[in-house]
Amino acid sequence: MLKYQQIAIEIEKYIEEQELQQGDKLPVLEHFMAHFKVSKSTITKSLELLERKGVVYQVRGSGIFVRRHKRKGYISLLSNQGFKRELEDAQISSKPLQLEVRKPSKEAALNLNLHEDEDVYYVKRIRYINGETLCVEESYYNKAIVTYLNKEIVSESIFGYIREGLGLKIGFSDMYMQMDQLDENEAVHLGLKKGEPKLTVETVFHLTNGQPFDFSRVVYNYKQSRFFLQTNSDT
Amino acid sequence: MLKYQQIAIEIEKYIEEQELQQGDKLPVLEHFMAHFKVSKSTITKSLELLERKGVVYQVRGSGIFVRRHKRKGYISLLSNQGFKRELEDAQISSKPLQLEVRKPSKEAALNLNLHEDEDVYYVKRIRYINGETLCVEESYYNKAIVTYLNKEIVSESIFGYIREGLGLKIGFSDMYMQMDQLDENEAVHLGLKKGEPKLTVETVFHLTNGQPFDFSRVVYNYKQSRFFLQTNSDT
DNA sequence: CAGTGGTCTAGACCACCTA
DNA sequence: AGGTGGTCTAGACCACTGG
Repeated sequence: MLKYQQIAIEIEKYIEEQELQQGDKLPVLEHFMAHFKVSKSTITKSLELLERKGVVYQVRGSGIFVRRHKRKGYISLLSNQGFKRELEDAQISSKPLQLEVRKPSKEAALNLNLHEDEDVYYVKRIRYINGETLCVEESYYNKAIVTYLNKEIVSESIFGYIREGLGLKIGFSDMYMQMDQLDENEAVHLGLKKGEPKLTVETVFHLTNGQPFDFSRVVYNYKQSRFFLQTNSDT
Repeated sequence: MLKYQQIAIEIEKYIEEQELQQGDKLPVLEHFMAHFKVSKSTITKSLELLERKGVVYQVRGSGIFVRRHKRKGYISLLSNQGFKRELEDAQISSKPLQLEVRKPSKEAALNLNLHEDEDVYYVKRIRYINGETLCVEESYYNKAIVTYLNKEIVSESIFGYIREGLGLKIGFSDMYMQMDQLDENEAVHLGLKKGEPKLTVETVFHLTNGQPFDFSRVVYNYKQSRFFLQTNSDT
């Protein structure tokens, strides 16, 4: 574990334990330098991390302050590491509908930089949040990278398995969102009616080395879908 | 203009001029250090900026590579600076429906940290993209901060005016999204039918010093709403 | 004008990738 | 093994905030 990561974790823990609120002032840089016995840049880096994560904001000439968003029960759109990490409070579970090795669709091949004769794992599952249908997910995994999947893995956290089981490092992802009306088939899966709203999110996930390994299309149940997103001006 | 910002701009310009594609390799750090005559950390900072912006990705032991997303015509969800900056290709215009000073609703007061007897500007407008209705927007601006607005400003870019006209610095924002079905009134504004899908996005915008100055609720036309979002694993 | 965060440097050393 | 990005340091100097 790197110093600046460790320090970021400890500062965040401190904020939680002290139950600090939006706008509360944290100790000054000098204090953290002395307390953790590191140089200024290291502390700066830790705080940058927390700033991007939406935990603090820094005001030059004034201080470092706690940032909090007020609403609970929203799913964070950042975090390209699957849901499991985000929603400690909520129960997320999955019911696999299909799991097979096949050739990719044209679209999947394009998004994964594959030829149409290479293998992918195709996974279709329904995901539940607190017992309600959250979404229907179809994913294509490049089999050359994600070499093995089974029903058990697919019922749990696929991304967890990819990280821990396969030792792969997940890097960045591109998400595309649009809305439309549910068709018959989707409506049945989600327990809704044809014509009701849906949100479709397509995502291409890449490893840290830039290789795309997963293309997924997720159709969300509009009744359970509340998302939040914290942004920075990011000079 | 800071060095690392300037350098980031130049590197990005270089990528565009050379029409580099996803996966193309950029020169090594050493090269940039020599070329711009700055220290390693400065270049690193520039590249971090570009990485967060989704322009490049860096692979330790390997190099710096161009990152591109493949689809056009999507609205970026990051950028809390209004649309104007994002969509160079698209024509965005606004038709004001209401503009007045009033007392905030309970909800607006809560989100802006105001008492219910303090003044806000209330703005309601329809926004168009390439001649089609994009969304209906209702905003509450803290009048103590955004001291003046008129019909002309509200027809153009409010955020542009806040930055340049008022000299305020926009910091971070919290967005909350959810879906539902259009009611009668919204449907009329958007030229759609009651019961069709809608996406509602509520956002609280803050200055760099942490003060909230704008609370807005935007209802999007599902036919024009395509969003994208690039994320990083963000160590 | 004192306090506080931000930028920038030069250099040492480390971790990872490719071959 | 050689190349490449990442971390960390110590210190100088700058820019903004607020009494």
